[in-house]
Order: sequence, then C-alpha cells, then structure tokens
Amino acid sequence: MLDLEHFLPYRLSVLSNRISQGIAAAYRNRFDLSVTEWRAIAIVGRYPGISATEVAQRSAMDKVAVSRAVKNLLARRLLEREDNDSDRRAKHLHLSPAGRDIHDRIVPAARAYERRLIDALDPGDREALDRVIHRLAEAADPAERSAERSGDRPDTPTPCDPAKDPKP
Amino acid sequence: MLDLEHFLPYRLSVLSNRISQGIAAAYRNRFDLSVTEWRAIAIVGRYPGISATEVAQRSAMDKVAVSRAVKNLLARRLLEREDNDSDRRAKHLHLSPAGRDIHDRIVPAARAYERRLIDALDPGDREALDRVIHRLAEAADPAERSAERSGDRPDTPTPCDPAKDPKP
DNA sequence: CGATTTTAGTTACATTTGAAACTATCTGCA
DNA sequence: TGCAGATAGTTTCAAATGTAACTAAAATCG
Repeated sequence: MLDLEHFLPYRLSVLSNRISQGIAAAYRNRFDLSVTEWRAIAIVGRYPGISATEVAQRSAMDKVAVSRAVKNLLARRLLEREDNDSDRRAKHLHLSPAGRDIHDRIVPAARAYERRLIDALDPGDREALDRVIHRLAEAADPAERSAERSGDRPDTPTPCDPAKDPKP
Repeated sequence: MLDLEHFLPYRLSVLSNRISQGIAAAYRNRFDLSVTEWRAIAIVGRYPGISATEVAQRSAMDKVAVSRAVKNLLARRLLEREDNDSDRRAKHLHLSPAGRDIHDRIVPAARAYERRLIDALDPGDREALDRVIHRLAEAADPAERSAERSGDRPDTPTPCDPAKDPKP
C-alpha cells in the first residue's frame, strides 16, 4: 500500500506542474506564448546568435519542439535568423526588437514569480533546496548509478535533453 | 537577462520530468502502464471502493484522464467496478486480483526508487525538502496569496486538481 | 579527393492531452 | 411534486507532443 500523497516523485510532479501553470499563465495570457516559445526567447535573449540545436540543449527541450517554437516565433517576427558562415546548416538566432521587447517585459515577471517562491522559504531551506535539486537530479538519472564523482559543478546547465535519450 | 539554468521553476520542471521518466520507465516496460494508469491503480489500491471523481481529486489528474485510464484498466481487467446504491452515476472501483497483483509488484519498485532518491540526501536536507515542497506549493498557488494560515497540515492530500481550476 | 557517417533542422504521422459539450443522475428549493 | 441548477462520467474535437523518416551540409577517414 502506497500513499501517493506522500510519495516524493508524485509530490514533485504536482509541485512542478502547479508552478509551471502559475508561471505559464503569465506569458500565455499576456503575450500568447507557450512554455516552449518562452523558453526559446529566454535562451536566445541570453545567448544571442545561438543555434537552434544549442537552444535545445540549453533548454532541455527536444529539437523538434525547438524547431516548431522557432518557426512560430519567426513567423511572428519575434525572432530573426541569420546565416552561419562556418556552417550553412545552422543559423544564428536573435531576438527582433519586438522579441526583445517581450523578453524584457516577461523577465521581470518571471523573476518576481521566482522571488515569491523563494521568499516563502527561509534562508536555510533555500540553500538546502539548491543542494537537493542537484542531488535528486543526479540520483534520478539511471546512468548516474554511481557516477556521483564526475566533475560537474552544481550549476552546470543541463547538457542534454532529460526527457528523452534513455534508449541509445 | 535571465539564466534559465538557474531559474527555479525551470529547474524544478526539469527535475520532475527526469524523475517521472525514470520511474515511469519501470512500470511502462514491465507492465505496460501509463503514469495515469499507475496512479489510478495506486489510488484504488489505497482506497478500495473509491469513485472515479475521488480518484481524480486524490491523484491531481483531471477527470477526463481518469475516465480514460479507468476505461483501459477495466478493459484489461485490472480494475472492477460496482454500483453505488446511493448514487447511480458514480461507481465503486476496486482492484481485480490481477490488478492487485500488479499493484503489489509495482509498489516495492516505486518505494525502492523513492528510497534511492531520498538516500541521495542527507537527513537535514530531507527534512528541509518536506517543508520546501509544502511552502512552494502554497506560494505557487495564486489563490493562496496570503492564506498561509489556513488549517491544512503539511501532509494533507491534494484537495483538488492543481493543473486545472485557475478559471472559476 | 570520394565514400561513409554525423549532425542541423524540418516534415509527416501517430499518440497524448485538454477543453468543451453532452447524458444521466442527483440535490435543493418553490 | 417538479423544475433549475449541480455533479459523475463519457465523448468529441482540436491542439500539443513525441517518434521516425527525411534533406542538406559537415566531418571523418580510407
């Protein structure tokens, strides 16, 4: 007998969904952006000139999702694309002025939401949370069974899509 | 400029997906159950005679998802349904012997997975995590802006679907 | 070089998911 | 009573998402 309500994976899933809903509401209502699109904007805003594949890596989304998001954002003129001289398959992505504008308006809202979450915790717990997320992510990864000692720092960006891959 | 990689909602989403993938793999491969189906089985196993709506409430899934899961599980003879004398719309759900069997085989695996996660944390962080989940869930809920003082205990089951509702 | 394998990105198809409409039943109240 | 909402659960339709197959361009290696 197992109480789903006390089951850690379940509780994390519910929590994460709840938070995603809360934050997604902001940009869905105000700017008509999906989570994927918003993530793409955030990444491109942070790393101008990045390629779609790199966006996928940094956003932990798969390349099809990114491709679609980019397609929409290009159509809506929120993103621009320019050729990459050293690789004609890949293109450099940039925010258009309109994209930058939306980006700059969402970021404060996102930060405020995050702040609200963080403010609900006391300082010790904030610190613990950081550690916990990192350790759980490690423990959750079946490939990391006992590879705890690999040299990645706590704040290393997700190197690959966690929602895929488990089937090489 | 916002680093998605350090953004709490994003990190939680990635973590939760990673964990869900990890655990889902177990019952998908071995028993061909979706997350929804497994949750339904867990809840019905825990609360025999429960109705579909109550399953939805306790599992934080919407009633359509539950309806579909129950339909499949009935077809596969993992669940049984009996009439409710006091309400002919609702039916009582039970595990069939086969359902009970699967249930009893998954629960230990689920527990083991959870244990692996928990074992990755040191005791202080485990305690903190409990608090953190509860506080974040509260802070994330837009309805709870300042209702921190409502009388629900840390381990109260999800009373309603968090992934819906924000539109009364 | 030229053949083979990888990689960036897209497209096509199938599956999943959620919102809304619907049926049947129940509850409250005139 | 009996009519006006509510509620349990299902069905339908459209949108989101994932998988696999595909095209074009690099990289690798004989």
